[in-house]
Amino acid sequence: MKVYNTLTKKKEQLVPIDDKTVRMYSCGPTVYSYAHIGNMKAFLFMDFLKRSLNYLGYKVKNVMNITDVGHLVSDADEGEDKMIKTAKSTNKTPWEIAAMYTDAFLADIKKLNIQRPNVLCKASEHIEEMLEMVYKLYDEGYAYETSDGIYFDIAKFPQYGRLSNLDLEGQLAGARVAVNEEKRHPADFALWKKAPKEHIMQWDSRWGMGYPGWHIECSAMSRKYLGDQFDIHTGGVDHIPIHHENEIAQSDAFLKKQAVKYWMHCEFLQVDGGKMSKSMGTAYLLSDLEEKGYEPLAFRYMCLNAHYGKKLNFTWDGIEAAQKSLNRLSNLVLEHKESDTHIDSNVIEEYKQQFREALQDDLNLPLAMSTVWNAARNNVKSKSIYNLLMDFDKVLALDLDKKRTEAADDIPEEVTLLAEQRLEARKNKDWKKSDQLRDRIRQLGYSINDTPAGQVIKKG
RNA sequence: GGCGCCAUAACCAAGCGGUAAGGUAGAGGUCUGCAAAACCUUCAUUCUCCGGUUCAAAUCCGGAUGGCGCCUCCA
Repeated sequence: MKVYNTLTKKKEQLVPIDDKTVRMYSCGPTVYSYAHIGNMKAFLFMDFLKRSLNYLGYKVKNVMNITDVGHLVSDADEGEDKMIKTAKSTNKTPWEIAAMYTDAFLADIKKLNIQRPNVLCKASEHIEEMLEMVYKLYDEGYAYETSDGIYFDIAKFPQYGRLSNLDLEGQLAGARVAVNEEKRHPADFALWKKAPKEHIMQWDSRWGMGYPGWHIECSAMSRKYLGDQFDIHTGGVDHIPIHHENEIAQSDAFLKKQAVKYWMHCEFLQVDGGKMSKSMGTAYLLSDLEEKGYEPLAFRYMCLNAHYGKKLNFTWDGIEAAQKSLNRLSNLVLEHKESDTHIDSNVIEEYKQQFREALQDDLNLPLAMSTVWNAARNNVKSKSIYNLLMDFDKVLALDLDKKRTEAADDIPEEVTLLAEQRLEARKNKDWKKSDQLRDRIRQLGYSINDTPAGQVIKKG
């Protein structure tokens, strides 16, 4: 498989360090509010990558962090923080808030058929591992102390800026004035912060009570679970310039060698051609889609239709199209399931080959999807194609053999009653009455379709 | 100001030197009392514009125009 490596700006052949298992780390959610569908796109990317690697025959071990410390400052000296607001208004502790949003996150990824990473680790439970790195970096002169914390000295790490192609000099010229006058360079970043009394989450350290800087958790936990050196690190493009740059600096300085071989980043989800924003109300949640009658898997389908490295434009028309496509695809899959016309095995092999090649080329899922459709639309309806498509579904994870035109199961009695009356009217060929009843049912938010098997009532 | 990405049919979106994948919408058809759903067929001589390289360019180079993102602990 070839993957685009942000570090080298090239597509490279993926060669696992340990030739048996690909070890991969993905930046996870910060659990102080609900994750929106933009966040989900990144987690879907991780899942597509893992499943594709498995499909292509690689073994994979993956780790994801849950960031449950760092944002959890108790006083609002930096303006409005959603976390604090929530904590105050609900009278809960940061720990409780974190637990609540972690649960919500896990429920969401489950709905999206995102496989739970092999290791899901919380920052708050790995303070010791983080301190181990901070101490060593400090002792070896990579970090210095200021009145409010321990900072990494980027001057000691000449490769700083390689990932994001940062020109530190140029950057400096236009940079805003450093807030922290004690920092030697504006880009120096905190490894450890000394905690003010009112900071709720704090731990003991050499420098007294404090809490970890916002980058060290990934370095410490990836090292703990994947070893000093591992293969792939994924995340959103927004993390390239600061978070991942800093991670590289602290990890590589700590190890005296390169920790991560391939850096893979997924582009943002936009809404109506622009930035997704909470203030504009476009930071939709999975539950928003569900409320409008879309399956979470329709969103998964949508993401499958664009390359991970490119921005995807979310629109309501787009999700509608995705849901329809998914419904039709499932229908076709079931058609193949129920038929057993013979088909030349070469045809099957050809599809399989195309699918594999698409995955191998830097996870070109949109291209893979064209093969999926070509196979599904094949005029010959065959069990072999059904098996093939279900094989593809190991990667797609769209539950393709799910019947999506089934009647909804929570039909209100009122609607059921009207439907029965309509059935009666149709028997009597009283079309006028039957159409009126259909209209009323539609007004109640349900659609009714006549099929050879009888009438089917669906929500929406 | 610094860094970067992208411009392909009504919309979403592959292709990245060899003559435009796929999905949605639209159109036509089968089915139906009529619809809907489902299924089938069809749908870009052309890839923002202008130059250049080449036997050959959406694909490479130069320029123009337009859109977007990051530089704020947002994936």
